[in-house]
Amino acid sequence: MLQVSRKFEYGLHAVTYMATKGLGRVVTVKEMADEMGFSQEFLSKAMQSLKRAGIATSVQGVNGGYMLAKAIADVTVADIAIAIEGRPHLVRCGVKADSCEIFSSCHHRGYMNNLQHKIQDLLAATTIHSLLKEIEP
Amino acid sequence: MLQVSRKFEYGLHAVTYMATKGLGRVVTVKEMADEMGFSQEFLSKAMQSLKRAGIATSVQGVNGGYMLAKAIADVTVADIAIAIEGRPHLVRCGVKADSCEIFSSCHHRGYMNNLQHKIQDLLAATTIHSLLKEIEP
DNA sequence: GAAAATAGGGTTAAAATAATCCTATTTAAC
DNA sequence: GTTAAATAGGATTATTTTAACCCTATTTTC
Repeated sequence: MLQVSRKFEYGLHAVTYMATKGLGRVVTVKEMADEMGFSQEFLSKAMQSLKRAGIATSVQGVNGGYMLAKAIADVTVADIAIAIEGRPHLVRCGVKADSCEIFSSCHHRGYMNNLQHKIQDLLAATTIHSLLKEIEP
Repeated sequence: MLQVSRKFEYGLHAVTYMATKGLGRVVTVKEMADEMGFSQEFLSKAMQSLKRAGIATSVQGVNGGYMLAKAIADVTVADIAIAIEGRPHLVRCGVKADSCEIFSSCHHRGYMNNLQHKIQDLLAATTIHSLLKEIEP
């Protein structure tokens, strides 16, 4: 219950990896996968998601790779989560209401939605910049 | 990502159901499963977890069933989550450290643990009493 | 043109979750 | 005392989700 997906972990690690390499530096999926022991292909999917979300840019071809598209003070953990997993839904009825027999009389949908927003706020409160600062002051 | 399990949903619904029936009233799994459209056997597992955690008590035999063991002001959503899912681990390395190749050099374990505690605090901040008050003031 | 990289669709494998099956035990009612 | 209704819980199966892998296309440098 309430565990982050591996794809999100890959994406977050990739972003902090790129951040430590500097904004200009182009890094390849292979380099990151080797360095961190991740599946190259699966990390590649995560990178594609980060690109679509505008968090990373890519260069194709030989010497190509990915780099950060923004300053790390402008990217939050929530941005990465949404890029990779889409908007979170703490409860099933947030995805498909018809999956629930008691939807109309449900007692805690409101509370759950509220909770979800609070969790989202927690994620949005941390930028990659502050995350890295926390680590090596 | 970050979705609550059905077993937890069952458990939380069961507790609010029992709460609305009053502290003394014994309710059967069958009654609750029928009422809410849940799998009787699976709800039964959730109830057993709630019992082990001291949130509910049970009476066996004919006319038996479950009832709340505590005042609803003394039971939080976190209590129910822990009863049913055990202590949460937002990241895999919180469960088994050897599942991660970069454990020793990991950049965000600290942050993740911290986040997990904050989420836990959010759950602990809502008692069943306050949850019900929120619903029908 | 070859090689190294991203892009992405599609399939398979593995893991986690949910449901079901089955048997035992308890207890009230008859 | 036998039966029926309930919890208790182990074991198995089914379903769903997640992760990994396969394969082909495209881009770009050398």
